[in-house]
Amino acid sequence: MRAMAAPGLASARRHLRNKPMIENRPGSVSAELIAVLVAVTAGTPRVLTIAEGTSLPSGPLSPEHRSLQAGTRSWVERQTHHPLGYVEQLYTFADNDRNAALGGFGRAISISYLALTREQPKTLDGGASWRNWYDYFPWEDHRQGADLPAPLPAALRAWAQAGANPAARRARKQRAAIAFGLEGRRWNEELVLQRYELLYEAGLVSEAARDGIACHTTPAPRLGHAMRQDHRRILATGIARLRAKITYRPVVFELMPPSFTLLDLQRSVEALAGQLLHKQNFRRLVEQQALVEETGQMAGATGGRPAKLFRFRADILQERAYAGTKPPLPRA
Amino acid sequence: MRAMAAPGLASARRHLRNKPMIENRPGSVSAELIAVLVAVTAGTPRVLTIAEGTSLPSGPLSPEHRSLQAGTRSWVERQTHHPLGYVEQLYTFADNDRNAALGGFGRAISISYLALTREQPKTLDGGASWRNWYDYFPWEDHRQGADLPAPLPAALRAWAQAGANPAARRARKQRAAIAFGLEGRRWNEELVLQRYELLYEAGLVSEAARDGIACHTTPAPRLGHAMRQDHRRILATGIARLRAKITYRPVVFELMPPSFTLLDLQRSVEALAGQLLHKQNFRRLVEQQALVEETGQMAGATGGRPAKLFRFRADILQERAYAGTKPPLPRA
DNA sequence: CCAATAATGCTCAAATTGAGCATAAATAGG
DNA sequence: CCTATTTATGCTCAATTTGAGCATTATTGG
Repeated sequence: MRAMAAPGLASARRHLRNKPMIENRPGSVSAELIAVLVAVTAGTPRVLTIAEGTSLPSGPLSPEHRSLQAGTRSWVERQTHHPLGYVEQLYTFADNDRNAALGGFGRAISISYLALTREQPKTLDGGASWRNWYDYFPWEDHRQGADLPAPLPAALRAWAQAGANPAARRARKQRAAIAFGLEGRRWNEELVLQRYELLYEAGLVSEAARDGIACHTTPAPRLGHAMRQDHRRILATGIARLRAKITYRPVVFELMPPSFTLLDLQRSVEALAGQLLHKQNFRRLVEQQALVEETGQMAGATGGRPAKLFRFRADILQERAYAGTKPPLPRA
Repeated sequence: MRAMAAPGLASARRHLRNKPMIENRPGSVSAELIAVLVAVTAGTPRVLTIAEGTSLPSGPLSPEHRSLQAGTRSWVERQTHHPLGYVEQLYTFADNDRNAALGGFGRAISISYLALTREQPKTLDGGASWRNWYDYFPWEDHRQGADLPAPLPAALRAWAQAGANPAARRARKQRAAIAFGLEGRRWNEELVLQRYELLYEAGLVSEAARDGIACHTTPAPRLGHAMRQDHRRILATGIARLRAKITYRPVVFELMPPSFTLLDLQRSVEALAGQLLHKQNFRRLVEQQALVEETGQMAGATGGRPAKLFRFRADILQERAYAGTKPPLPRA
């Protein structure tokens, strides 16, 4: 049996629920850690996958880990053979769907983490690979033109029309418009999860078909590459978090090499955001925030006037990582 | 029993594909749900506690719950006898400290949630009570003057001076300055967790003494009321999240009665933020965002010119809850 | 030398923010 | 009734931030 952690707490709980806690041994569950490990290489945002790109890497929670974050950090580092700059908890899932998938053994809890790193060529074990995250979310890349993938607009309309009653139809239409920036609204790059969930509900991604959700377009579009279980949803959560984070905390730096040009930096931010930025304003922001300093060297010619190389200012970064900063600027 | 500690990617993949998951039962753990349940009553932000205010309410994760969030919602609703407007996951903890405290039964995972509601007088079971959250964080309330509690400034200096070497001392000094808005910096009301963690490390809260952390001030200040385990840290996480959230999402409304004056609304936001707002600007913002509409009625006299009563616009709220909004305005 | 590609410096208008002034409408106390 | 007090509410203004563009400079490849 389980020793009581805090007797006072237990009795209070008895007050609250009229049942002794000890009989209610908090459900024995199994726990795994799932990582969304991100790098940006050559202007492409990439995520580490296993199983031919159909799963995110995951590992069991083990008792020797000091904490969940330490556990994630340690097994990801062992697998990729280089240190993670940044690790942040994303979300904890424990739906009964998962439970069913486990054959009724017990509830499975998945604790997901976002981690940032730089891609290193040869360090991966077999089966693991870096994938362009837009393979999974083609509708999220607006760097070349803001057009949605072809079947989407019509499919969204069909979904909205399939609402049970006029109010539901209106609500669906509005929801699609907000999520996808339709009807004159502007695209909000942070709504990654909302968009994926909408597409799932509308039956427009393979996972929905797998889970028996209907689609009102024929042939049913199957947008983006699918993943097992709910890994694509977790990836969407990670992308959304990262897109939000770069606007107020200087996390891009975790993804950059030691020295880089301002355009390199801009391309990386654009890769993550899926949107182009106004070059001069981007520079103004970066310099005004004093996040970088010149190395004194110039970049090897890249087809135009040579650019200065910069590095991060460790002192400022530390401060900003702690207290936040100001956002960059969207634009086409 | 438990499977491997940190599988290589290849084996992780096997784990996911080739073997039935059931054999690889990732570490068996016990899971509990902890709630930070917040209400604002008469200009005071309150949190629901049990055990004489020393614990947050918590309940075991139970198999009948459809999801973690549904589980939290259902047991909190059963205890408080009224529906939660808003529930959001905060953080998942599983430190080995907890493990030890549980007598080695196995790792305990705590999944914490933030929930918003309105306080209702008579619905609590014995042992539970609403507490002013500033009882736990007196340094967080800047509504009357921006002065920190008396022993704080000197204690922070002492902590900084106790750094092992000049670099450490400088880093500590800067960290304290950022967290507490010293040396001409401005107070950032969202750094609730950072401040609590700093005070813990500096030995200035009772939990630190309990956990054997030294303090460099005598007599050691014991700022704010203590809580069991790491509940005060969880509460700090909840407050920080809520303070951040109100600046870009209209969650205050979950805390308000059906109709209210603009000053009521402002007082509630101020209670959460721990800072006073500029009245005219607050109104400008609220009205410009079209979050509320007049009910046509006036408030019962409160000592001055009668104020119009407002209610929320459900349509707008829904949209903003989904896509976000603009921030309000700090000021003294 | 010319075209193409980047880097970099500068300007400008619109929108947002922070702060204050002034007035109106009530109540409480004499 | 008059006055001080308290709140509501309308309006202005300057500083800053944001979004967008123009112009110039430095290279490379014909």
